Amino acid sequence: MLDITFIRNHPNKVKEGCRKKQVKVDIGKLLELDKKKREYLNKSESFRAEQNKLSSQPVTDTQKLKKAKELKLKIKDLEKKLEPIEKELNFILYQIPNLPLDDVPFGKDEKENIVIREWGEKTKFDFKPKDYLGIAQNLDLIDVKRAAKVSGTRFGFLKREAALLEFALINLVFDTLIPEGFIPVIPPVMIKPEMMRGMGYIERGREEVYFIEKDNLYLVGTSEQIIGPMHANEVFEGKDLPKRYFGFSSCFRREAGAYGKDTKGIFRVHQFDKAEMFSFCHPEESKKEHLFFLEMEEKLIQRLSIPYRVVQMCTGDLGTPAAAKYDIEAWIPSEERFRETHSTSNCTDFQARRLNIRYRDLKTKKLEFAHTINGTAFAIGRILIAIIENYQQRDGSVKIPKVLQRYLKFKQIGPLSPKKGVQPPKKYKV
RNA sequence: GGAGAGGUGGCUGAACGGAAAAGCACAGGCCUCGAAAACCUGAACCCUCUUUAGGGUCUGUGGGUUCGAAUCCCACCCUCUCCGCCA
Repeated sequence: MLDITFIRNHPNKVKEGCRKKQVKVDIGKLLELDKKKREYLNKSESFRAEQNKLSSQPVTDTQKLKKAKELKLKIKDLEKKLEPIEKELNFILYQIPNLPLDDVPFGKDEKENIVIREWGEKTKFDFKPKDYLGIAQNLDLIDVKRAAKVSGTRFGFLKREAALLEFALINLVFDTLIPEGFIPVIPPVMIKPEMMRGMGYIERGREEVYFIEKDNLYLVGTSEQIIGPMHANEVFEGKDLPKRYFGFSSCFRREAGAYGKDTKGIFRVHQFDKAEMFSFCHPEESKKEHLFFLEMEEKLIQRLSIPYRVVQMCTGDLGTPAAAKYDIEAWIPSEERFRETHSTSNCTDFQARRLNIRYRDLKTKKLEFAHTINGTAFAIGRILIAIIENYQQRDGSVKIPKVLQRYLKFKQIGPLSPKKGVQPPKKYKV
């Protein structure tokens, strides 16, 4: 949510921001309502002042009593008129996305995102690399057929070494982020509507989230959505910022707008596990913290030695709560292109304002809204894809990235004998 | 699911139909060579374009009763304790 005073004072900046984000909001209407609201508010407040004065002592005089009763009705009448105005005003206010930071490049959609750097050399093979799904199915690591049987499309079973790899990856996250002051958290995955709304994912993302009607709870699409609200209505001491967490949880997405997109395999599924970084920080530090998050993401993927590129999102591809956003895209050899594995956003005070998350400033001693930053550590499905693709061997086996070997009892998945066909590993057979 | 207790500022906590005590922490002032202590003032949100100044709102949320509600009534949310069920 934006500050109404800011909108009042800088309507053109807000309009410009909405335009850049390709979001249509009637700011003129909002300001009109705001003006009307203040008019009514002033009237009702002066009546109320009168009433307070009158009622500051017991009223026995019949004349005064009559007057007081009149005031009561007048106030009630004005408040009745105020109600729909405020309702509409709030509705519009909640539709306004966070404004992009000044240094975010302008662009309509993902086509205008900017590649800011590439890391590593694209993996070379002396054979034609296969796609991850074929390899994984041969090794019995991913089972989408049975998942379809029991749950429908866009689900998958991770099995055997793939299941073990998930925990190895999480261990790598622990070892990388805990020294940086991140507090590990395993959060609930169900969340109250007002909290979900506070994070800015309802207005323009309602179709994307699962809702459990019977219990009035949403399923989180990422643990960001629940770590933010964890500190709702709280005040941080200035010295405690930045407060860094990383959450590990299952994530649930309806993928309602993605018909026909990435339908194969586990690249885009309704449920996956993810380790997510989250930080509450000082407004002046948020740009720095955002870059720090990007640095952590790069560190994590570099440790896996997977080639990637960093993409800066243009204004049109930011999403509602973000003011700036970077993605990391890993090299996927079989597709000969980069695909998104990580994303980090600076949401400035947009979420904090909605959720009333403040801090006491060390210098001014005033209460101010904190800034929130989020970023992927590892999204399991996608990073598994990147590992399998980049570490595949001619014989259909998959090597384990060196950094993960210390968490596992194997260095390779497979190998397969080309004559005998696929040999699923026996060691972990259930 | 059943029974009981409770939700008040940054924190602790009183008032239980008539201006939201008090303490702690914090800030400014005063004092001082400087500080501490004591004392005074302030402290959330909104409005009056800004200041001065004034007004309004805020006792979990939303309604109701009343001239007046933290206080009484209704609904809902949440927390704690006990019982039941349970991985």
